[in-house]
This record gives sequence, C-alpha cells and structure tokens, in this order.
Amino acid sequence: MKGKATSFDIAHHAGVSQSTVSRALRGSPLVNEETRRRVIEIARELNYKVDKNASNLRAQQSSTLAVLLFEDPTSDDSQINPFFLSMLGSITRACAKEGYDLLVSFQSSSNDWHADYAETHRADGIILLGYGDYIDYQSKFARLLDTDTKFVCWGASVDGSPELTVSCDNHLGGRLVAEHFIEQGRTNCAFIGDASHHSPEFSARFNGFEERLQESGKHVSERKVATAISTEESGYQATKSLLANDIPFNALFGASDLIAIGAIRALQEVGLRVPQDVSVVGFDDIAIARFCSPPLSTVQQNTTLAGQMLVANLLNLIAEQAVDLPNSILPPKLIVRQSSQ
Amino acid sequence: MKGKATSFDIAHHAGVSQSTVSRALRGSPLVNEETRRRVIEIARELNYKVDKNASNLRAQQSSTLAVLLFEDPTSDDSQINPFFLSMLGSITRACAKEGYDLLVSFQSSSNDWHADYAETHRADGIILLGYGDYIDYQSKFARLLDTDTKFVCWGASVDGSPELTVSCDNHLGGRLVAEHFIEQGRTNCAFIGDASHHSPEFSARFNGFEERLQESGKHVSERKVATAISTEESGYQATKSLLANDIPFNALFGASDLIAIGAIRALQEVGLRVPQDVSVVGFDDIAIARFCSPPLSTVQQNTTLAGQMLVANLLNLIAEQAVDLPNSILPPKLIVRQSSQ
DNA sequence: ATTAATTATTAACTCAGGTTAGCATAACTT
DNA sequence: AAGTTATGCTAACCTGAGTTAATAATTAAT
Repeated sequence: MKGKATSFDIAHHAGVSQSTVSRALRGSPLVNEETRRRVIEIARELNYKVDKNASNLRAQQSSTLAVLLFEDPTSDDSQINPFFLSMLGSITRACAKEGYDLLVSFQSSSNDWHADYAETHRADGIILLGYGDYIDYQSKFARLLDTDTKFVCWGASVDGSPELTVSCDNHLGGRLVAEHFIEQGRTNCAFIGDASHHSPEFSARFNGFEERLQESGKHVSERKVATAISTEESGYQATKSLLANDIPFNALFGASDLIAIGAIRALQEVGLRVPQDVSVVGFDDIAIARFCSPPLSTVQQNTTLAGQMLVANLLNLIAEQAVDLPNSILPPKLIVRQSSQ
Repeated sequence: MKGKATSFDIAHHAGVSQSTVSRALRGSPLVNEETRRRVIEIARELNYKVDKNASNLRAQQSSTLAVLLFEDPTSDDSQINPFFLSMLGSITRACAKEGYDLLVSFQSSSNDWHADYAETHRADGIILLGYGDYIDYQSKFARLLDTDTKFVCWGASVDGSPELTVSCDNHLGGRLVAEHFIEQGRTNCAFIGDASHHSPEFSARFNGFEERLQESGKHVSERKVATAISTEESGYQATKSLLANDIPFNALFGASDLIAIGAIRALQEVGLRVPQDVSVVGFDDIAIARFCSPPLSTVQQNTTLAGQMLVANLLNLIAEQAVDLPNSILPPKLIVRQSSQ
C-alpha cells in the first residue's frame, strides 16, 4: 500500500465516480443504498478516511469550536485556576456530545491577540473563558464583533455589551452568602476580591452580598474590603493587609475559593480560628474546597451545566444567523461546610 | 465589504500574482523584501487571513496536535482527575509555545475508537494521556502503529511495547516513599492502588516501594494491599475494605493523591489519626494535596516538564521519519507534608 | 405493446483557497 | 554577449463537495 487512499481510489475500486463516493459517505439521499453499502465497504477495506481539511475547505465549516482561556497576567503561570480547568472539562464533554472538535488555547491578556481561530476557519465559533479585566475585554469583543465571529463568553456581562454570555447569577450568589452570615448572626463582614468594575463577576458577587446586608441594616465597611485576584497567594496577601488594619470582623466572603483558602491561611496564621472567630465562605466550589481544612463553605457553580450551555448557545449562534439569544443565567447554590459553621 | 478577502484579492490590490502573495506571507526567500512588506501591509488592511483549511490541505500538515484523555470507565464522569487536567494545562502551554494548535478530546475506554485525528489530517500527531488499563491500550497502539500515526504516550511503558512514552520514574517514586517510611521506622505498610499489570504506573510504584522495603528486610503483605482506581471514593472504599480485615498497619502508600485522600477519610472515620497512627503518602502532588487535612505528603511529578517533553518528543517524531527516540523518564520528588510526619 | 413522462442514479465538471515546481523575465557581472 | 542571480508568473495540485446534465429505470398513457 502506498500513501493514503483518496476518494478517487475508492471510486475506482467501486466502479463509480468520485462524486458518488463523496455522497455515499456523507449519507446523501441521492445515492442508492446498495451502492452506498459497497462504497462504505471498500472505504473500510482501503482504510480510507475523509480528509478533514478538504472537507472543511469545501464545506466552509470545520465542526470545531475553540475555547480561549484568558489568564490573569498577574498570576504566576504555573497553575491554572482549577475552576476554569473544570469548565474546560465540561466544555470538552459537551463538544464531544455534539460531534464537534475542540481547540484549546490559553492566552495571557498581555499577549497579542492572535486567536483568529474563526477568521482562519479553524473553528466555527469561540468560547471565551476567564476572569478577565472587563476593560481589556472590550477591545477583544470589538474585534470579534467586527469580524462577525460567533462567540460566547463565560462570566458577567455588562449592561449594553452585545456579547452572548453564560454566567452564574453572581449577584444572587453574593446574597446567599450574606443571608447565611446573617442567619448566623455574623454581620461584621469583610470581603476579599475586587469590587471594582474591572472585575464584573467579583463585583456582582460583592454587590449582591452588600445588598442583602443592607436589607438587614448592615453593610461592609470600605475598610474591610481588600482587592485580590483569584489565587491562593493573592487571597492570603490581601487578608494579611486587611488584618494589618486591625479592624475586627467575624465573617469573611472570598470572591473565589482560592481567595478564601488563602484568607483562611492568613487568619490561622495570626491565631484566628475558622469558623469560631471568623466564618469564611468562598465561591466556585472547586475540588479543593471539599478537602481543605476546615472544609470550605462556598457558592457552587454548576460547571457541567455551564459547559453545556456555552456549547449549546454557541451552536445556536452558528446555526441561525444573527439571532438574539438571551444570556443564560445559572442558579448558584450555597454549600455549607465547616468553615462557616 | 463583502465576504472574506482571499489571496487573489490581496494579489490584485498589490499588483502581484497570487502565488507571490502566498510566498510573501509565508516568508519565502524567493520574494523581495520590499514586495513582502507591501503584501503584508495590504493583507492587514483588508483583514486578510490565510485559510487554515486550504493551507493544511495543500501543505498536507495541520500544525495541530491532539491530546486524547482516556478516562477510567469505572470512575464517575463528573470530575476529571486533577492531575491530568494539570497535564492538559502544561501541554496546552507547550503547544502554544511551539506554534501548534491543540485539539482536546476525552474518551472513555468503553467508547468506540473514533479518534482518527491523524488519519483525517486534523492533527499531525497525538498525545495519549490517562491511567489506562494497559491491556486495553494494546489494541489502540496497534491501530496507531498500523496507520503510521505519530503519537506519544504518558505513563509507564511495558517492555517490548514500541510506543514512545514520557513518564515519571514511578519505580523510583515508590522507592522514595518506602525510604521515607523506613526513616520514620514505619515499616508495617499498606498499599492502595493496583499492583497488577493492568495498571503499569501503579504497579511500578508498588514494585519500587516493595523493592526498597525488601532491601531492609520488610515487605508489604498481600493482605495489606487493596485495589483502587484513581478517585477519592475508590481510595476510601478500598481502605475501608482493608480496615475490615482488621490487620494493623502504621503506614499507607496511596498510588495516587486522590486515593490517599480517600484513604485518609476512611482512616479518620474509624478513629485512626494521620499521621500519628498511620503515616500516609500519595503520588502526583495535585493542588488538593497542599490544602487537604492533614496536608498530604506525596511524590511530585513535574507536569510542566512532562507537558513540554511530550510535545517536544512528538514534534521530533513528526519532523524526522522513523527516528528511534528514547523514552523520557522524569525524576520524581518526594514532598513531605504533615500526613507523614 | 409502444412511446411519453417522471423519477432515480450517477457521471462530469467546477469550486473551495492556498502551495509550489518550473519557467520566463529582468537585472547585474565581467 | 554570456553567465549569474533575483523575481514573479503560470499552471498543476491538494481532496472533497455542490451543481448540473445525462442515463437508466419505472410508470402512465394511448
């Protein structure tokens, strides 16, 4: 046997034309069942496989999606946020289920925008993933919209921004945490994360949290808010700086689990007990949350569902042209473990 | 502007032929620098992007690698082993660095073998990842070799098997753990994992462990070995069943971190303290290990390096034809945390 | 039974968008 | 003017997919 067989080889062996081979293999109704069977049989014998590139080129679509994971450029690049890794897993599954391939790429925001997966016809659509600085996203979105690229986005959307997003109800998640603290009578609260508009998800969590607190006459003092990105180390440092202010608090809401876990380390380091002295709740429910010490209470985001929605919405976007799909908001769920009991 | 610009459009605007455009864009030395600059400039103006499918088709190569993650079909499909997720991350990075795209696919062994990424020219090579049942791999390997597919494989290789692998020195890792237990005077050891040939990595870990123990006149009794796959739950169950035998041990080696973490849960549940009553060590050093309670001693595998090696080896395999590359063995590193002190 | 009308199959040809070998032409040397 | 060298053009090629035309088969009509 020489090189790979082409459809012409199959045609020759089957005594039909190449176009008939193409149709037979793609299940076209324009070909006789008997002929189809013979073609398929011969294709198998010759170990023939349709060349994806040729097929894609002609069909002008790739049956491939791309997922771009934006990393916070300030985080060390050694470890990827487990939450997004988990999302990646569910997206991969969802893609496979739909018969699509998945291209994966990481991208630090500092990098040049070279992810022209759609423009080069490598992918039919793009999934954007990451806690990004929203300001930075704007330019990316503009480019994507400009080139008529189909894309969906994980995370909070901002009023008036036109991209299609799937997100957890971060605002409600924040409320659930506040509610939980209120039930425990722990209303002297601190927040570690980023309440600014740079981080729409974190700020939505904060706003929901604050809103619920205010409904019961409390609020988070500005002096009990510290900024952190979603890493354990950053959560640790931010909490340290908060503790240096010497303002007491008996509950702490970390905008992500990694932040909360870092916060617990900082608290324990200065002799504060969790949850006795400070009740701590995170956000995401990454695998570590269940196993850390004490096990971390958190707001769970359903990554499996999220992955499915992202893929489903993107495929809709690709299939129908210019449809105005609604953003999808997934329900958060408070998981109470020992860090807040 | 109408549809996407093609190289003909660029050629027209630049007043050169289409082939010149092609050469200019791909850095061929056959084109004048001045001309190249003009072509590139016009291409940018017209927002032209080389169509990957057309390019791949003609060039008969895709600048894409595929990674196939084999899942243990017996594990619940909700969560993916964090160790492999971490590997996935480092492979993605390594690919990006080499200018290759990465296709990702999960595959439960029960599924049909449909991963003909190479045969359909979607990828130039394949990376196989997973704690697989080696027996099951054999048929996959045969198929890959038969179709002359370039591939590399993570994990222990078996004597005489022809695939190219990158792995941690599992045998040495096992020895390190035994050494550590011996230093502590804890030689009444249990092992949770799979010592059989179905799981070459786990059995290599076990063999190294056992070998070192025997060098100091000890060994692991058969009755202190229980079989588990790499999940927390499986580790928990296996340890439970071991405890049911009512045979005491003061050290436990889990073939993976998840197994060890499950084991700790089982031990603590029956009132055994870790590490006072039983010293526990795992394998992998997943993120959870650092944070669980007590923090888990483990044998670290350098996933960053592993990812780079897998990609580098695969690219070598693709570049040179039929080169006999040596398998790459990475050094394991014992990380001692509180679970064994 | 024979011919026209209809439908089922398949062949022929063009097209998707580049890549590249080989040839032609212009420019430069000596 | 002949020999080099630098440049660019033409046309073939990569492998299928879509379209149209042609042929065969089937049914209807006379």
